[in-house]
Amino acid sequence: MTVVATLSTRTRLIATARDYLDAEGLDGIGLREIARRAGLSHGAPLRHFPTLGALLAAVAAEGFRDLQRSVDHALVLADPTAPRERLAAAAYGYVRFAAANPGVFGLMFRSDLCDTSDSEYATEGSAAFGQLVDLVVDAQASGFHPGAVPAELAGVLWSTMHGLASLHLHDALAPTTGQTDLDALVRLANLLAFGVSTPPPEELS
Amino acid sequence: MTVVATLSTRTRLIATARDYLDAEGLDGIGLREIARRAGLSHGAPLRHFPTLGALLAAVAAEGFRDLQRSVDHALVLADPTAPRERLAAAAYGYVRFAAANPGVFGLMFRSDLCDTSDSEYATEGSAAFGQLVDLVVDAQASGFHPGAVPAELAGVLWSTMHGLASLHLHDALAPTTGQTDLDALVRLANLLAFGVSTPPPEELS
DNA sequence: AAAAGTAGTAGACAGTGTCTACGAAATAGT
DNA sequence: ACTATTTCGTAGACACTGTCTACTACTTTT
Repeated sequence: MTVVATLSTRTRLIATARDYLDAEGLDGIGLREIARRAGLSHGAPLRHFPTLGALLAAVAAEGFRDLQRSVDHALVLADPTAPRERLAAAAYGYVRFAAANPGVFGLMFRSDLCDTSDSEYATEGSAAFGQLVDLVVDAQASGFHPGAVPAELAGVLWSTMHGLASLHLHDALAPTTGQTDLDALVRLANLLAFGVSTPPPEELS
Repeated sequence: MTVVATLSTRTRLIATARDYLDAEGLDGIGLREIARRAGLSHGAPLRHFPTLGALLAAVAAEGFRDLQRSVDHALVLADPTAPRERLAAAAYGYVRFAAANPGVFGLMFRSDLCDTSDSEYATEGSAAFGQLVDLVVDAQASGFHPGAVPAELAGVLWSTMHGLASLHLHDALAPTTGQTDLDALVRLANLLAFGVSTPPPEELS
């Protein structure tokens, strides 16, 4: 076998698909287009994925991992002793990932494109949700709506972040002005939900 | 011309598309399929809409009108003197529309399917947002976050409802249990945002 | 060295959206 | 009333898609 540097075709296909999403969005994505960009014949991807949906599910699973990383990265900047501040920081991490990676983020929730029965896809999606549930449990232990069901509370918070990110990407927020200050909306959402007014972090990535 | 009852082909196409969405969801929707179900040849719809996206934008615009109606309907049951309760009622109206009409609701926010430059689509979408802004302004006048920008506040609340509805339709909420009590989540979201614990209304539709 | 399996190619098939030429039917103009 | 013209639906074509099936090299195993 080759010693180094030859990415397996399978991982190269995933990377190519991801590049396409970052460059063009998810509008014109397809099996033949990915194969073309990877320098392969149109049928080659089906040797590694049973269907287009399976390929995209693998890309989306990677997206869920990156999403968790983005949230983790936002958390290291937050006060570890203030659970509500940590939830607020996670919100920034979530929304910023969506804003920085609109293609993959859009793909991750398109069940008509991703094969949602893919086990890796399901695993990573649940892991991302579990990350949020853990934060919620910590916050509840310190007095934040201690009576609520953790998964329900996490679902509501996830929904707020997800709604902000989705509507922002669809330009559905502020239909009059056209320009949206996403950070300001997250800050307001955090104020509503947690009662804390945490300014947006300033790091890049 | 015929005296009555002959729906113009244009409106019949819209109705046919809507029927399809209600019956099959938006997965296999297409120009030829709609034409087939309307009993027309595959090219006929293009005599009335320049493109598939234009037809779907018309369907989505109708969906936005129905959404506003659903919110209005929820509002008549709410105490007209309690603006926060009214916001909570609007949340139920929004989410219940989405749950009852998953096809059209999904379509309304799919900019790759709808021609978002369609003027009717833009008008109805803004009108639905404006409906929420009005409620927010009333609530602010009675002391609910009076310092916030109304459109931003409305954006955050819209996002929460929208996120709940979207994630619910994608089965992304409660990935462990599989079954979600959507009303309970809306009630919890209202508690977080408005501090009111309004039980879900019980009427059908 | 022969056999078996892997991975890529190329062609076909049914399906899509959109374009074009064509025909029929209703309408408008004189 | 008889053209002329516009309206509306049909049918065929074109380029494209995802998936399936042979076929062909190249590896790996035995």
